[in-house]
Amino acid sequence: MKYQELVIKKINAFELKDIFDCGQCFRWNEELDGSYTGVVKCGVLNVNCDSKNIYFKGNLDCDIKAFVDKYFDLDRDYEAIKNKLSKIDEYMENSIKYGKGIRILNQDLWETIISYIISANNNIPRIKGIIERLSKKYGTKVSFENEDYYLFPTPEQLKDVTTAEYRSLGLGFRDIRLYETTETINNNNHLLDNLYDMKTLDVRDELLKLSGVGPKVADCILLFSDLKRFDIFPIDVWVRRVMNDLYIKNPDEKKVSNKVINKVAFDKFGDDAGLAQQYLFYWRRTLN
DNA sequence: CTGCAGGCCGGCG
DNA sequence: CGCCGGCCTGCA
Repeated sequence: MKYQELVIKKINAFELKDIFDCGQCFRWNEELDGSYTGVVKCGVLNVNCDSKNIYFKGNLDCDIKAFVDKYFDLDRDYEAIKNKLSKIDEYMENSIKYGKGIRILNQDLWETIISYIISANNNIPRIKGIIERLSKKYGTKVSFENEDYYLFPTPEQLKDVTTAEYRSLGLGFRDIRLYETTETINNNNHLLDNLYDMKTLDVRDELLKLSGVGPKVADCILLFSDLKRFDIFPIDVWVRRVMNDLYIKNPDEKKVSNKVINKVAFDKFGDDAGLAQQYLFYWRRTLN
């Protein structure tokens, strides 16, 4: 681990609150100075912004520049996508205005799989708590600015953990899912590596074979991990709600199938459906 | 005390 | 296939 810093010029689609509070990640927290600190695969990172620059500093065992480029999806032209989506209708235009600083993070695949298995039928504060306890108990300690942080445990570090131990950390009925998926991944060394070069729908099929991974969790993994499948449109209760309210308008929301929602999303948003989902979700959820 | 939160799983028709 | 009940846990 090595202390590193990086400053880059401010870009338009980059607001800390939008990025870290739009619901895609669980390990970033706001500091008193308005910056955010997060634990990532290769260490601890802190990010701050002003009108001119974005400031990164961290204790990392990887190159900060290369990591930031990838993690924050800096190669993608969000302005172009926002302009395109804004023209679809005034709903998209408004939701984009609201979440103008959102970027889709490229998070570690293994961590994203386990985190979203934990997210099933759960709420965000509890999800974050479980992940913290899991990391503190089994992950590697990293110090940064006189504080201790814990990396997300590797598959190897979870190899011998029992369902009872998971239960004691508050996993509830997800204990067996975590146990089984960890076992599956530990028994197939290249299972995750092989996903990167596969076609999206084939990756989805593979993810669905994992214990605790259903359609919604699979889609979140595809979009929010470094698999970076940008056209995937995860449907949770909020997305269902906003899509029905705006476009489908079925008086009985429960009767709308995910298939219908997906088709509407694909027809309207095409390859940018994933980002469109984030704008709509963030907008609908925070404004309730 | 019930309801519910970013679903999944298994059994059934 | 699609539908439905049950499910750990913590907080309102």
